[in-house]
Amino acid sequence: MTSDTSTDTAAALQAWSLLLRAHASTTRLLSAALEKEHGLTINDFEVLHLLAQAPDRRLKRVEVARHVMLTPSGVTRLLEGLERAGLVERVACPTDLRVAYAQLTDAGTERLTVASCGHVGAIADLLSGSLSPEEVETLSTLLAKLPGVAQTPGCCPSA
Amino acid sequence: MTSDTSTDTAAALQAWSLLLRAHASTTRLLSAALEKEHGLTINDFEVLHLLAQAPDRRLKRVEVARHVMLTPSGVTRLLEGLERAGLVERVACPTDLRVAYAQLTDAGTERLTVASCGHVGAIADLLSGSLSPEEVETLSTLLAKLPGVAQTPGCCPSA
DNA sequence: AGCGTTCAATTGCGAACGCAAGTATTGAGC
DNA sequence: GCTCAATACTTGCGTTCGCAATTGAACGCT
Repeated sequence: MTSDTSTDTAAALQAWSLLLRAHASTTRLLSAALEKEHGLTINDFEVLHLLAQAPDRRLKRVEVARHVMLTPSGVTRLLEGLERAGLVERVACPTDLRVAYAQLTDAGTERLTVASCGHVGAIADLLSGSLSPEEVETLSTLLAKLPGVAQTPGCCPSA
Repeated sequence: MTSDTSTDTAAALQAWSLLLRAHASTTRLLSAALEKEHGLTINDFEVLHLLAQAPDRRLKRVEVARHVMLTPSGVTRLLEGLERAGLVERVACPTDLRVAYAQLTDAGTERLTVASCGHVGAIADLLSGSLSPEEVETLSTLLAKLPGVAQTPGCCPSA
């Protein structure tokens, strides 16, 4: 009978606060290293990583936005930076003039590879250092249940 | 035998990505409402809430920083805003001229009370709508294990 | 064909915040 | 008592990013 409303509310408050703290803490840790060693922000890396796994190493900007949880304007500016750095190219879509693809360049691929070593390791260390593999899985499962977080892997299959 | 290194790394990557997404998603959701209805940012609320529970409804700025995971400069500017709004007062410490307390005013207390209704409800809804009470507990437990996240309840007891 | 709606993307604006440097205060070692 | 290191806090500067408004393209309806 843990279904006491006020207890649940307090627990929710606690969880929320911890989520904020966890994000701030981990973000700062990982961000500092990544930025210093490779000149990339966390979101830069996340986008590069995302593009590398995409079909032709390219994605619509809207899809990038959805995955990294940025607004359209955020994506525009993030990609602006990556384009300036030559890591990503802007490619027009022949069938729909509204869309502009973000296309990972060879330089971008290489840069990602280089940065991955350290960054992925840092992430793995951070989590494995505190949580067991099972706990990591559980954490993923729980976070994915929050509204708007699900990865939507087969959400927009064909058209 | 789930202890395959590369599997673990992939799982860690996934969890990290989900943490980023969860933060972005929930933050935007809650922030929009809180800001529109009460003119407070999430961190504003968090600080008000923290001060309300503190001994004399006041805390050293350093301690505020530790709890909300802001750098000193962040705290200065956040409190600047709350002071301008009359929700918090700056109180000098008689025994150590370096420290300035953040003291919650009556107006601040009231504002917090008013804002709490909606905001705490929104948080509870957000979590309870997606997770069971047990899952919320588990989430808290896991997040708290991450480096630098622990609440340090009895960390600086007396002096 | 013409028209309103929806969608992709960009831009102006402003807010939040970290980092690095600077100031003031305290305390420890001599 | 003086000096040096640590501490609490502030300020200048730059970055990231969301929101609102805007442009331009695509699509459905008549």
